[in-house]
Amino acid sequence: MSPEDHLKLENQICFPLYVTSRLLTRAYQPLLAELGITYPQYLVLLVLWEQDGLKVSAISEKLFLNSNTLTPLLKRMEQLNLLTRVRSKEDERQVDITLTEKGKLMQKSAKCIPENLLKTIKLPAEELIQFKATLHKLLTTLEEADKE
Amino acid sequence: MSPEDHLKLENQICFPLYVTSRLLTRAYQPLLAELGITYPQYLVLLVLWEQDGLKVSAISEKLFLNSNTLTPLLKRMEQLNLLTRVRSKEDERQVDITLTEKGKLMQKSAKCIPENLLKTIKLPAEELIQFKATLHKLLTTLEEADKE
DNA sequence: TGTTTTTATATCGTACACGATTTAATCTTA
DNA sequence: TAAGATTAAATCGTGTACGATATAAAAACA
Repeated sequence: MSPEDHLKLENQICFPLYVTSRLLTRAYQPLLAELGITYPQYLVLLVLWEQDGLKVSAISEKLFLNSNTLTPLLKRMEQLNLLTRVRSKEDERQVDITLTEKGKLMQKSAKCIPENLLKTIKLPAEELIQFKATLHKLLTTLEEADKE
Repeated sequence: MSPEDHLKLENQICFPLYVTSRLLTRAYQPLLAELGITYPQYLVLLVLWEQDGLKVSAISEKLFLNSNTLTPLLKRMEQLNLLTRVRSKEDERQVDITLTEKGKLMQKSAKCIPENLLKTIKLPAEELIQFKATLHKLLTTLEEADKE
């Protein structure tokens, strides 16, 4: 491929990834709208459903989002009564994020979402597994590159 | 997998896609900063380098972005003297987007970007091809789902 | 122990995304 | 051909992303 061809949209790797990610988020939208939350808010809930009572920094590491994004996001979720934000006693710099009853209960309503999305995706299981494997590899490589 | 497992972050398909897309955009950032543009602005340039003089609607279709995102984006690029926005003579509802000399010349400086990114990605060619194929399939499926 | 350095969040400013609505121009059709 | 429907952009409001900076608490250390 010539350098010019590399500059064509369809030959990019980033562009289809960018579009697909947005389209997939859109596919979640109607399901999340029923719960009254956004996609990033859903991600925070996924993290906390797995392990509640995390510090902001722990959520930050899992979602690859810094406090400049997370703080406002968590504040909005606090307004929605999904979680509480409390300064840690041991270290006043840290903030503990804990699910409220409403936040915990929402897991039940969300249980159908992943299966629902799998249907939308319509990929053979084998292909999906391979795809996720490469995606994970790519994520790890980019994570390393990002740290530098 | 149980419904609970489906709700774990690492088992999601959307989450790694969302993170990888963002990390990949970040990887572009230092290269684009030298040109003084953002990633979405780069995408608009990629489109126009392939075919100049498009209507807003044509760019919209290619990037899957509506006018509520595109209009401000194109206005900023107009401020940067990268392109011009002119109402079409035949149909006053439409706007023609045309590259300026500066916008055209930037293609030369951008030529090294895709190769540079390929190095960062560090994926075997075969795996990358397979990955792009699945990504494209996914994109098409989601595009259909989005239209409904 | 007082000062410097580091660390965890928060704040600020800019630029997307995107649902919803508006505006103006063109098309339809009675 | 005039009124209603459709279409292309633009506008508005809200919610992310993220670089840069600020703030306050804890750690390191002279």
